[in-house]
Amino acid sequence: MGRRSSHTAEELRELILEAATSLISEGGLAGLSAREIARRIGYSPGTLYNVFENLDDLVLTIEGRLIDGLSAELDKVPVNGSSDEQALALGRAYLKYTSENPRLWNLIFEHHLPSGREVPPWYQQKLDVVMQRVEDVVAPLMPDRSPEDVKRSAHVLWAGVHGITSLATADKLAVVTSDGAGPLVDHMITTYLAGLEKPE
Amino acid sequence: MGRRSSHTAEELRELILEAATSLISEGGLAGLSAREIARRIGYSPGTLYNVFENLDDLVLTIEGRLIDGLSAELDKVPVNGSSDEQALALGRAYLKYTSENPRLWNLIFEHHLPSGREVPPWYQQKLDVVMQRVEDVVAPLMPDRSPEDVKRSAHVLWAGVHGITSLATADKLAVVTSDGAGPLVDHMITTYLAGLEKPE
DNA sequence: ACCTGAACACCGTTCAAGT
DNA sequence: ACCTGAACACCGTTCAAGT
Repeated sequence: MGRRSSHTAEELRELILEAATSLISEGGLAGLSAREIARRIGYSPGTLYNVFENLDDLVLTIEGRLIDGLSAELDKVPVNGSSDEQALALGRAYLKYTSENPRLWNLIFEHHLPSGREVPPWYQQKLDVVMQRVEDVVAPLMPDRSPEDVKRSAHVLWAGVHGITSLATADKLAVVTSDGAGPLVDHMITTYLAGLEKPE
Repeated sequence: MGRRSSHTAEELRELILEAATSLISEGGLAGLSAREIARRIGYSPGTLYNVFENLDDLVLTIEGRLIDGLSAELDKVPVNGSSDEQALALGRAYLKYTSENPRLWNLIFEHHLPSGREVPPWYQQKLDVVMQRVEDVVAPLMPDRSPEDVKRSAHVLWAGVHGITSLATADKLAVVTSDGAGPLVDHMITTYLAGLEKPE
């Protein structure tokens, strides 16, 4: 395929990201290899290093796109229903998005930066956008609570949904089957919110 | 160090597992290498393959021990308090155990069996033991609910605690700081259980 | 300017040969 | 019986040399 300068810099970048994404979809992070990417796009291994600093940099770019994709899905959730309904819809959207390609989504938990290296600011920003969306939906459910309490509830709901999807796709802690995750997510959100509203 | 037959088969096995565990503690799954294990214990790489089928087999053995360790910690939780207190204590014990060596615990989520290979029965059994412990604590809290409902609640609580600890140690979805996980776990368990008890 | 491909320092795993 | 170490088929990354 690819020959010298037969692609623009941006095309080449996309080609690399597409090939890498396919490899991860097929075999997880362990299935990713710079040499195999190069083989698939018809360039030499060295070329990847003109475009990305290294594999970590490439993977982080893919992870950023995954977060963007989730953001986009969460933004599609209608804002007209009750807040409880919106919270449920958010949880379901998370489950749907991450279940479509579990190996890809799992990348975010399989891949670790070399110790010392921090997540770059552009990545943290994407994360903040998603969390803000959750907080915005949760906030109206707890009008007389502090912003710290709202943040805490958003985090707990987020962690709960993540926990269920994570256990549904884990090999080694698979206490939940993947087709059972949907009802669990609904139940967890509903019950937690009921507990929040309950007077003590 | 090690020279031909200077260790019994069992000693050699422990030596290998110890070295592997150290490597994972230091650098996660990515820090593990058969050759480096061999170097550290003073044997040749080939020796590992007399003791373990391959690295997956070795890693699975370590994962089994991690589950055993968690089981032991959960068994230490006193059975005299109220069920709510026991559920809280279980969640805290999980958090404490997994936070002591997050890289090691993370192994369970980083490591994936080659597609097609299933978790061996002895491993599944260990998992069942842990889950049973959680169900036993949750059951008295919902006396008029079906066994399916109890199982569901045990799974949701388990997933919730896992989700919080997971997000607290993830690089890429770290919405929770690790010192904040404790209060979140308490809050999640308390609020979920309150929601369960709430009449609709 | 862009890309190659050899080079370097690594892997996991196997297996004939040694003791 | 147990262990070695060479061999094979791989890695990520760099960088002089080519067009």
